[in-house]
Order: sequence, then C-alpha cells, then structure tokens
Amino acid sequence: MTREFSRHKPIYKQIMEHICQDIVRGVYVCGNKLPSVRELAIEVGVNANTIQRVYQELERDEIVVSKRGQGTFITEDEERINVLKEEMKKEIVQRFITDMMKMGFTYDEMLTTIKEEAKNGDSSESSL
Amino acid sequence: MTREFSRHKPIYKQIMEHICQDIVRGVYVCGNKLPSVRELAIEVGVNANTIQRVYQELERDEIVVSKRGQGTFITEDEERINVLKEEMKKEIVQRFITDMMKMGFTYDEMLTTIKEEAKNGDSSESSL
DNA sequence: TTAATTGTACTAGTTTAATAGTACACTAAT
DNA sequence: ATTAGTGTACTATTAAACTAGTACAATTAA
Repeated sequence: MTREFSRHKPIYKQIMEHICQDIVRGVYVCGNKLPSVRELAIEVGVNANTIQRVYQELERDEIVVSKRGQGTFITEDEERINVLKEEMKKEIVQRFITDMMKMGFTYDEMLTTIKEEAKNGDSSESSL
Repeated sequence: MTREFSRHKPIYKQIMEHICQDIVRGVYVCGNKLPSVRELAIEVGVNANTIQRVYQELERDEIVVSKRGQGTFITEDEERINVLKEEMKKEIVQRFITDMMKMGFTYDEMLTTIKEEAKNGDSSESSL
C-alpha cells in the first residue's frame, strides 16, 4: 500500500527490476501471466500509465509478451531468461567492483568484506 | 570536457560521489582547497549553481567547509573522513549483497563471481 | 450481441533537476 | 579605497519523470 520507492530512480525502472528479479528467482515461470496493468497499478500504488510503461519496456526487451484483451505474459523463450539473469548479474558485479576500486579497495579487500557480511548478517537470507 | 554523466542520477550527486571518492582515495587531504565553484563548473562542463549545490550538500555532511572570499576546503577532521569511507563502503557492499540476494544468489556464488573477475579483468587496477 | 477485462493511446498537469543570468557579501592583495 | 576572486542568493526557464483522467481496441464469456 505505502510505496517504498527510492526517489533516486524512476519508479517504472524499480518495478521493472523487481519483476525481473522475480523472474530470475523463479517466482514467475515462462508463460506465466502477470497481473493486469490496472491490478498491478493498484497493488503497488502507482498510476496505471507507469505500469503500462513497465510492460512496454519489458516487451521491448523481449522479457514479456502483451496480448490485447488477454494480458501480459512472461516470454516462452527460456534461453532469454537465462541471458537476462547473466546480464543482471554482470551489471551488479561490475558496478560493485568499479565502485570499490574508485574508493581504492583491492579485490582481496572486497572478498574479505563480503565474507565478514556473510558471517554476521546472514539472517536476511533465512528471513526471506 | 565532454560530460560523461549518467542520465539516471542527478549530476550534482555524481559530482559529490566523485569528490568523495577522491577524498577517500587520498587525492585530497584534510585541509586541502577545492577548486572554486566557477572553476569546477567550467572544468566539468556544468552550471555554477550545480557545483554550488555540490559544495552546499558536502558542507551539510561536514565533509567540506566553505569560507566566503576564500574558497571551499576539505574538513580538518580526519576522523570524519574515516567515517565517510566506512559509510561509502558499507553502502556499496550492502547494495551488492541485497541485489544479488534478490536474484537468488548465495554468498558463495557472490565470492566466486568476484574471484572470477579478479582473474580476468585485473587490468583496470594496473591501469590506474 | 452484450458486458467485462484487457492492453493501448492521448492530452494535460505537477514535481524535480538542471540551466541561465544577475546580483550581493566577504576576503585578500594592491 | 579599489580590485579580483571567492561563496551565496534569487528569479526565470527548460526537460524529464510521474500523475491523472479519458477514450479506444481487442479478447473472452455470458
């Protein structure tokens, strides 16, 4: 109900990312129907046009297919989903590494930091 | 000269980040004078008001101190810089971990991926 | 055919980041 | 006192993201 969106990024992109994450994690499977534009708009508390843009962009990326009168569906192309997962992973990893390097950290320090986090805050994994 | 700014983030924040990275890497030392508002504006190719906002926000964060008629300087408080470095590091690491977890990756997979990148693309480190 | 649900298109308005230009205030050097 | 360089303040304008509302098009089921 309350919208937990970062103001620092377009809402439609945040929603796109969220959907892609669900696809990649297997919450949505190939061929699954997504909520309708109006349904999802109400659910996440944004305008229907914003959701339309989300689906439009996802269709341009060949992640979903929209059919008038029927709905919007995850692509049947399983390989496309695998590629998506690799793309998303690469983007996240690259940004992490370049950001850390810009601060002067080495690969070893990056690894050590993540290992530290794994020891302490691994509660976030079991809570999901 | 040509402005290499991401359209996805306010320019003033990108400049803020760049300055903070330089501070944390030791390019700027405590007490150092930063370029004047007008100088930096020309250098990076943006409006002077944008730089003013950069320095204003950095002063609000107690990273720099502005003195009328003299210039803008890195804080003398060395501890503040240490805290800044920890804050920046934590934000980057946390975002990386949560993003990867949202995609369903484990800590082990995160570490493996970074090790892979360290083997291949370690040219970026020597080139700096 | 009719009604309901879906995606799609269009116009108008608000908010924020950034630009552009001007003016003022303070400091240091001459 | 004057000048140059600095930070600061203000107004107006532009562009993009998002909102709001309405209307149209295609599919499905009754």
